[in-house]
This record gives sequence, structure tokens and C-alpha cells, in this order.
Amino acid sequence: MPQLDESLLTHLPPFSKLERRQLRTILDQASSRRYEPGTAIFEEDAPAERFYLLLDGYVRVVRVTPTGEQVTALHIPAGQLMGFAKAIGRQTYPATAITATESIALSWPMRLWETFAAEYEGFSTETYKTVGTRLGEINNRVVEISTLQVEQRVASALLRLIHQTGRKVPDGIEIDFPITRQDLSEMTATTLHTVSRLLSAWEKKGMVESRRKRIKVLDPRALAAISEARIE
DNA sequence: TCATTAAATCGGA
DNA sequence: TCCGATTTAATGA
Repeated sequence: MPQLDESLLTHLPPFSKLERRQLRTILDQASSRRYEPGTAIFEEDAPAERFYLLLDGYVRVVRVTPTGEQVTALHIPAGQLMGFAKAIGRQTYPATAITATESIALSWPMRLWETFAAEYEGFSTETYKTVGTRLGEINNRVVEISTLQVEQRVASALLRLIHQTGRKVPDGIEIDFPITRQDLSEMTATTLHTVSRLLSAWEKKGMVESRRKRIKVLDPRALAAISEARIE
């Protein structure tokens, strides 16, 4: 295991209030691993033995429905903690985490969670903030799926993606990892065909630009307009 | 309005 | 070239 540098953590919210010496202790207890795209970092219902910090890349959090379809709950960008089942009172992981890109993650044994929370200032408040944010997001999605029309759902899913994981490019914002129509349809409870048709239509209007596994939003405001209530 | 089915085409290893 | 991704059209709920 190569020596990890404290600067990896200093700017991340859960660790930002800590001293160099404390970061050293934390890093010395961490394992670091690199993952190929499409690898499961941890799986739904498996015993939650470790918690993770995504250092680089993007991770898709998916659940499998009783009928066997995958549902993408959310995407996690680099710099966030994941798999902290203990923090929400679970012994198993609530979902599967699959890398969307090549990724690097640190992990610690779950038994250290309490130690971290107790000893490191800001650690638990910051992580509870992310829990809250994610929960709110998932809640919104549940509401959206039952109340909005497909076009609105896909539009808001795209907006959420560029908001969380977008990368600014000269003429718009691009989703920073490979994403298929199928993925988008799983996030919005529709079919890849419908997503494909919507993207084509939006592309004609100059709102988005897409190629295989890449989507770029040129006109977020137009998307926002679609996502807002519009019953015709 | 949208899912489903079927078929054709595209694009990247 | 092969195979998954994507598009398009037709049909029915």
C-alpha cells in the first residue's frame, strides 16, 4: 500500500476541520483501491463491513426491484462518502454501488465509523448533511415519478445530473461520465425508447447534444421550463 | 400519453 | 467485423 497524502482529504467537507496529524491517522487506517468501470464496490444486502470515500470517478447507486429491473437511485461524484450503513442504523448496504467510470476509493472497516464520528470534529455533521441531501433527492424523485409526465421526469433527471455531476464546456454542461438511454430510463421509470425519442426531439430544438453514452445540455433553462408543471 | 414490439442502423473495440 | 447502443415506425393499452 503506497503512502497516501493528507492533502487528499483536506478539502473534503467531512475532514476539512481536522489537523494534519489526524488526517494521517485516518489515512493510515484506510485501504485504497482502483476500480474498473462497471465494478460493484459493494452490493445491496451484503453485510456492511466497510465504508468508502470516493476519491476519483463516479458511482451509480442502484437497487434491483423484485421483478429484477435495475433502478438507479442516484449518482455519487468524487469526494463523497458512501456505504456508511452504520450511520443510518443498518448492518447491510441498502443498495449496490457500481462504478460509472474508472474510480478510486478509500475504505475503512465499519467499526471505525463510531470512532470517526466521536473523535473528529465536523465528521458526523457533514455526513449527515449528505445523508439529508440524498434522502431529499430520492424523495423528490418518488414524488416526480408518481406525479409528473415522462417528458418532465426525464428533463428533471437531466437537470439533476448536470447539477451534480456536470462538467462545464464552452457551449454547455456535459454529464461527466458515460450514460446510456437505458440508464436515464432507469432513473425516470420509463423505457430507453422514450428517452431516445425525447433526446432526439430536444436535440432538434438545440437544447441538448448527445452521442453514444454522452449527453451535453446546451440550454438548461429550456429543460427547466419543461420540467416545471405544464399540463396541456 | 406512453409502453411494447420489431427492425434497421450506428459506432466503437 | 461483431455487438451493444440507438433510432424509428407500427401497434395497442
